Order: sequence, then C-alpha cells, then structure tokens
Amino acid sequence: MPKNNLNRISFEMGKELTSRAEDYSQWYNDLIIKGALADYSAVRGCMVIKPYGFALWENMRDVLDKMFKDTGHVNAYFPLFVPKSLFEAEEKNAEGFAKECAVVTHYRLKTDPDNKGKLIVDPEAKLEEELVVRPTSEAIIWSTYKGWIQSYRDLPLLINQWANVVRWEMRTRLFLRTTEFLWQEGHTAHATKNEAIEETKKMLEVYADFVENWMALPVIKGVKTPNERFAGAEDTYCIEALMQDGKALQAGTSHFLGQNFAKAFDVKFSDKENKLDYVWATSWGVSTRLIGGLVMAHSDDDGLILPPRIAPLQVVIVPIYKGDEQKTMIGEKVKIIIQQLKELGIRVKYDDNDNNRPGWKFAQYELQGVPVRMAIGARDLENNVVEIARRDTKEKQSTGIDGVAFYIKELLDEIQLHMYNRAKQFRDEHITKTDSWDEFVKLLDERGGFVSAHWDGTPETEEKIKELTKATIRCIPLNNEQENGKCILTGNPSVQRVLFARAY
RNA sequence: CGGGAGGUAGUUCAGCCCGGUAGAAUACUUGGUUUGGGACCAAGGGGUCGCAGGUUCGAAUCCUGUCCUCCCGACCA
Repeated sequence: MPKNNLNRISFEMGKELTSRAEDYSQWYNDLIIKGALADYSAVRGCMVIKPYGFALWENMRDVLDKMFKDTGHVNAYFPLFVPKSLFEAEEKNAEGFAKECAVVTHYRLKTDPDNKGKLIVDPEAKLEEELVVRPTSEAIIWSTYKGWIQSYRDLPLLINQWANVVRWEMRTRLFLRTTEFLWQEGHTAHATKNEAIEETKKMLEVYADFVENWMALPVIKGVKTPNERFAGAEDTYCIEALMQDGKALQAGTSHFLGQNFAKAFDVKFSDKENKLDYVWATSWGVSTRLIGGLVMAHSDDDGLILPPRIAPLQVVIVPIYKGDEQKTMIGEKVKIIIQQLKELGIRVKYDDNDNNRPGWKFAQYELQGVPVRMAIGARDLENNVVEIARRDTKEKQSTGIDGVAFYIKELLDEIQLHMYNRAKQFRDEHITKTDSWDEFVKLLDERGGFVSAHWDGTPETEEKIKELTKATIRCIPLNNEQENGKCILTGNPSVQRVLFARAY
C-alpha cells in the first residue's frame, strides 16, 4: 500500500483541551498546538508551521493558485529586502507601515574580541542604505514594473507572488498575527481606471469564492472606510468572517491603488493615441491568517473541525481487532477500500499502528479535525459493514462495505455543505440592526457579532465609537441597501447602515 | 511597550518561601496480556532545572541581567 506522507506525521499527545466557555483564547491555542498545526519558536512572535498545518496551507495555496491562474495571473518572485529609498517613495504606504518594519543595517558579524566564541555585529559592515524587510511588496514591485511597462501593449500586467512578509507587531497570536507570515500578494497594472477597479472586485470575488466554498467560511464582502483602508490605496475591498466568540476577522483584502504607486515610481505607458499616462494598479492578498479563522469558526471543544475540501486527511480508517489474524483480515479488506477511495481522489490514512487502542485514535483524530472516520472490526467484516463517524456532527452509523467509497465521497460533500451552513446560520444570527446607542453598546458587549447601524460617514465619529466600544467599522457591504437614518452616535443624517464589530 | 503569570524529563506539573544526592504522572523502550471511545502488568532509559553572571564550602532554590511563552491592555493596511 503506498504510504501517504501524512502517515508519518507524529501527533501531539496532549489530552486536555481547554473548553471555549472556560477560556476562548486558551482553547484556540490548545487546538493549534495540540492539533499539531503549529508550534512556538525560539523567535519572539514567530511560529513554526508543523507538517499537518503546512499540509493545510498547501491545500489552500494550491486551490488559490489555480484560481489565480484561471483568471489570467502568473507567478513571480521579488526580493525580501526593500531599499529604504524605494520603500519611502509612496508616502502614505511608507507611513502606514513605518512603525512595524524590521530593518537590516549591517551585513556581517564577527568574533567578539572580548568574548571568545560569541559573535557581534561588525561595526565596519554598516550598509550604506538600510534594507527594509518587506511588510508588503508594492515598493519593490512597482520600482521593477517601471522597467517592464512602456505601452498599453504591456498591459494588463497580472502578477502574483507567494511569499513571506514581516510586520513587527506588539502582540502576536498563532496564525492570526505573527511577526513573519506567509501569504500571496497579487500586483496588477492596468491601462484604465475601470479595468483596475474591475480587477480589484474580481479578485475579491475569487477570495469570497475560495473562502466560502473551500473553507466553508461565510463572508461579507464590503468596502473599508478611509480609517481602515490600506495605506496607499484609493479603496480597500474586504471579506469579513465571524468567529464563534462573536469577533470579526478580516479574511482577505483587495485594493484599488489608483495611480498612487505609478506616480510614486513613475510608471507611465503610451496609449493607442501615443499619449503618456500613469498606469492604474491593484494589489490583493490572503495569508496564513485564514487558518486561524478556519480554526475559530468551525472547531469545537473536542478539537479541530476541518472542511473536507482542504483537510490534509479526509478519511482515517481505524481497525479494531483481536490478534494478528483479525488484523490481517481487516487489513486486506481495508486495502481494497483505500484503493477505491483513492480512485475517487480522497485523501485517506489507515492507522493500524499497534501502539494505541481504537479509543485513543478516535479522540486523536477528532482533535485533529479529520472529517470522516471509518472503524472496521471483525464483527463488521462478518456483516460486511463499516462504522462511519463524521467529525462535524459526531454522528456514527453503519454502512455496507460495498459502495462505501461513493458513500464517503458524498458524505464529504455533505459535511462541507453542513459546515458552511452551520457557520452561515451562526453568522446570520449575529448580524443585528439597531438604531439605539444603548442597544448598540449592549449588543457588542452581550451578543457580539456584527451590528448594523447608521454612521454619519466621518472618520471622527468612527474613531469615537472605537474609543467608546472597541468596535470598528468592519465594512460597508457591497450592494448595501440605501436607507436614510440617523448616525448611531451623533444623530447626524446617514444614508446607509454599516457593519460594526470587535475584530481580531 | 505597560500590568499579571510562567519556563524543572517528550508533555503536564511538584520541589523554591526555609540552599545540602532532581521527583511524580504521563509519554517513550523492552517483554507479556490486551484492543467496538483515551488498556493493564513488569522491567528500563531519559533532565548542564530557559540562558548568562553573581553570592555561597555548596544554587532548581537567594540576587542581577537577559531570552522565550501565555493572559489583559496599548498597538495592529
């Protein structure tokens, strides 16, 4: 039987999980660590993504990458380091990120003359120009695009890169906010404003499609207010998801950059009439943060619940036997089932490890969120059945061995859909309209989720509301209903409701 | 960066106040019995007590510094 690489992943053996009710933050950490998605590292704020967690990321990456290619994008790779002079070229962008940049100032270490065996930074090896470790790549990419774009024939330029970035955050949380993280960033250049706006929206749709249909995470598509906008963008579109504790999570962003970067880096093109103009730009990204959202939106007190379409393992088969003879018999039957499952493209693992008993394995795979578990024992063989347990509802039932592969394939689809619907129901139940300030505050404190309320459109009011309630405007939903009303805080006239929430 | 907690065996933790041979459970190894929801018996291996200094005849324990983690806050396109 060909061994799936994941068969060799060693799992964390911890048993005790903190419950959500007891301590939501700790529950989240427990799931990440004990579910073997990631580990803490020796570097402050940085984590190690373990094989199981990385397999999840790889699945997400592969699907997204295909979606990008299907929409005409190609991959490239730009440097990690950005010369400071380039970085500061687009002023607003530079300002926005300045406080969280790691900076390389030297290029050499040397032996400490006063402390043998130790190294110090060689003061002689100071860089003439400091290098910023990219918090995002607009600067380095647009300085490059300048040389790539001369005429409208070079446009549109549709490039994506898979990369790591560094943002020096005060406080980090596994996956949700780490100093270094993995993401993709698309950077496109267009001849017209409209085309760039279309691209921005198109990629938002791609994100929404991916997150909803593959991660089973319902999202609200919207536009950010100026306060929450990407530094250097004209408009920031976003998808917002809701976590089980009622806090919102920005799951992806797509920016219409106007001509800001083209002007900063002097990227001009000749149009058909041979007139020079600056190109129009977009950028868009999602990161490993999505994994954090996935965990917090779906999982329960028994562990992770991973959506089948991106789960590293979709099915685990656990044999139940007395003695080698039974084990062999079961093994032979399982071999056939695995073959059938693999023919249907299902990711399956057979855990016939003798070290642990079935009950232990059940608990372990539940902790790790494997969508479907199949248990098969001698008794089942006699009756030509297996026991199928689904992780999302924890329901168990027997089903005939013949046709079990198709049964599982359908079950995986059903689980995927059920997870989405369950999350969507929770999300929809946590969007509340209000026109009263007292209720607004009460909703945020007691119910959580999104609060749909009128806002007078000023940054000052938004800021004040944040001060008073810690809630921010997550977005102005796309195709938002226009409705006259009064601002929840100031009572000033408003033409539409916006979504407030406390957020990660 | 502020407040709080913590770092001792792979893991969870006791020991620290009151300095004197480093412990438990679990995991691991071996043998045996087991196996339908986290098995049991027996034997065994495993720790420079986060790191670096200091005090002391002697430091896991006292002192200083430093690194890392967690929680709350500030910060966060």
